[in-house]
Amino acid sequence: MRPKLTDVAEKAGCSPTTVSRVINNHGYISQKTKDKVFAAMRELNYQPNTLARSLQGKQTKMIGMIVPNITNPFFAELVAGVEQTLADDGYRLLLCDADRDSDKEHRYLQMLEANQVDGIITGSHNLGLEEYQRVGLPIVSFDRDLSDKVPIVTSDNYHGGCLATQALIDAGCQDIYFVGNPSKTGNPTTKRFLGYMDTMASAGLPSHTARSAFYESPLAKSMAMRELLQSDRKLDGVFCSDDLTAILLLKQAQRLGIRVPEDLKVIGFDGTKLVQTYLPELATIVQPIGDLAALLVKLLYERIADPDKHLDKNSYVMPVKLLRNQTI
Amino acid sequence: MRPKLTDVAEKAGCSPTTVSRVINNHGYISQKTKDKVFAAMRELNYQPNTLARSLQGKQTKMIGMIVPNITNPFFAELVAGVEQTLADDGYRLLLCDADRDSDKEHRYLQMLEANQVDGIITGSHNLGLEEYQRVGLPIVSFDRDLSDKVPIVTSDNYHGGCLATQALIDAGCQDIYFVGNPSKTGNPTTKRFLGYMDTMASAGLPSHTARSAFYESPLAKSMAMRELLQSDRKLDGVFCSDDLTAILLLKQAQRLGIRVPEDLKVIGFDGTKLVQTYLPELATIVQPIGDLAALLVKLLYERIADPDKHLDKNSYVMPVKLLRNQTI
DNA sequence: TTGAAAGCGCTAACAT
DNA sequence: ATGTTAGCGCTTTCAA
Repeated sequence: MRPKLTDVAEKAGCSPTTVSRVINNHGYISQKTKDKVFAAMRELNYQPNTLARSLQGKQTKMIGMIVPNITNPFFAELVAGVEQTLADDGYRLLLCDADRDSDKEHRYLQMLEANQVDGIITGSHNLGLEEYQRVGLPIVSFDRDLSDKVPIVTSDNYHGGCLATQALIDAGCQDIYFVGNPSKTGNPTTKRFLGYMDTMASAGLPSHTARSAFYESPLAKSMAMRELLQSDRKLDGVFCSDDLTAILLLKQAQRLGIRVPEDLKVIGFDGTKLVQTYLPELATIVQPIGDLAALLVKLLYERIADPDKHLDKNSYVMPVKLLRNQTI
Repeated sequence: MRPKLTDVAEKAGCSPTTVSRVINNHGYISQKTKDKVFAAMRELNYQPNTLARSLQGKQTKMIGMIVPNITNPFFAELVAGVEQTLADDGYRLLLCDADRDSDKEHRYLQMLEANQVDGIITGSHNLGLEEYQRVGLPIVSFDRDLSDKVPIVTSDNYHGGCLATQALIDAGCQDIYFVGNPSKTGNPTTKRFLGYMDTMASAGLPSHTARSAFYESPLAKSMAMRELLQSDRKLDGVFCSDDLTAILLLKQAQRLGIRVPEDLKVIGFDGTKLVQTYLPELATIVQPIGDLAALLVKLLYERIADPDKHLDKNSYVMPVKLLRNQTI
């Protein structure tokens, strides 16, 4: 049987209260008893039971994080960043892979509530605002506006879209396509798309979108891109809404014998360490994933410390960086 | 304030016990009271407090998973698989990214214990057996022998090594290198290496290893591989201990104008969905990640159900598959 | 500086 | 079929 507080008290020859005080470093205790208690704790290999502790209304030191898909390198790196920050502060991470499934996301939210997590970071957005409001927990959102009560952290997607497009224009492209799915309102891609549109307009260039079926499987995406490249439409530059899509495009171009960057210039978006390392030639817009993670956590801590504090600022937009590379 | 059991009881006009019984569907209760209780629960939007529940010695329905690095697509996919299986059974996943840091892994183990998780899946192996034994929790291990008390799940790394090597031989290679770090005993790479060695010996071919600095950064790896390719050593085939390493090798080969597969054939190991999708030309040995995840969870459930049950089998080796592709 | 007692929200005997 | 009571392991008044 695991030793408990009373066992330590008995061994140290004092009351449970005293042991509790020592553990929490709370109130006045003589150095002598402190030592005795620590000795007893060590001897019994005592570990406080977090459950019992949290039951008193204390924090559980657990944070729930909901992501659409941990298998996507971007979210893997975001989770890694969050996890690392949390671990440093003694928090644990409950990972929820919502898998683009709103039912699952809904169940997760319930679970997290039942589990009494101290707060939630959500990067998945299948659910409406109401669901999140109903949960009376501190929440911080990544990339999506939930309400003015919920801080939102995001990269500067609009500016990223501008940067990417301008980079293609500067490289001499005339017929530039946007590849992605800008239609679903409220998602970050839309902002990237707007940046593209505005930049094209400023340059006096016509904009083109290849949006078909981009929420579909990579295979479907590949097919769509192949068609795009094979069609008789003129195009010499493509801004992909994310790096993975860009990789598929590069692959299709290669198969069709289209030279990059001579015949076609390509730029992506996200700039994960993984892609930067294993596909270093891809030009992209780099999101500051580590900073995003750190900020998400920091804001959540603030919400936890004071859930009702007025937010002087509800939206945090982090700067992105253009990474010039060979595909451009 | 969140409603509690007694609130529901009051509203339903019955005792807390009855409510508890309804929730847990335990013992005999009339349909009438059941209905009343459910109505009250709904009305108050009642959510049982898992903490209080678990304090009675019930399960926490939380599983801890320790991985070396979630940023590695292999582990991302393994975690995704585990998470999915667990979620289906109402379990939550506490993710621990040990980051090749044995101190951190040690702290994690303590945390998981303090958090009273029902069990642990560990895929990270910085820690010795003792640490894991000390924790009195059901444990299942991925890829590493901890003790005969701990079930271990792994892919057939040895056979994978044989398959990969044989594939290179069949493709006509004579001078085949193994690239990876086989020295650290007990890690899966060693088995892959052994498969390579044995297969080479059987074919009467001499074996070569490029093992320098493979626990280092991708950049260091790249440098090492560049040197290997530039040296005057003859080589026409390389078996990389994992896909990511293979990608680096391919990149260096490309830069040096070495044609793959004409001048050099390459095969990797792991076969994540990510790499299969975004680098479909890479030949590799595919680990059945989904099956591995499912088995890990299944075995853990068994351990949880009966921690002391004799293990008629302690080691589970899952079959791997050769994926023939253009790099070979 | 320390201890006794009550209670966090729930469940599990033991009654009835 | 339902209620009473005690207690999970800890913290927190309140008292000494």
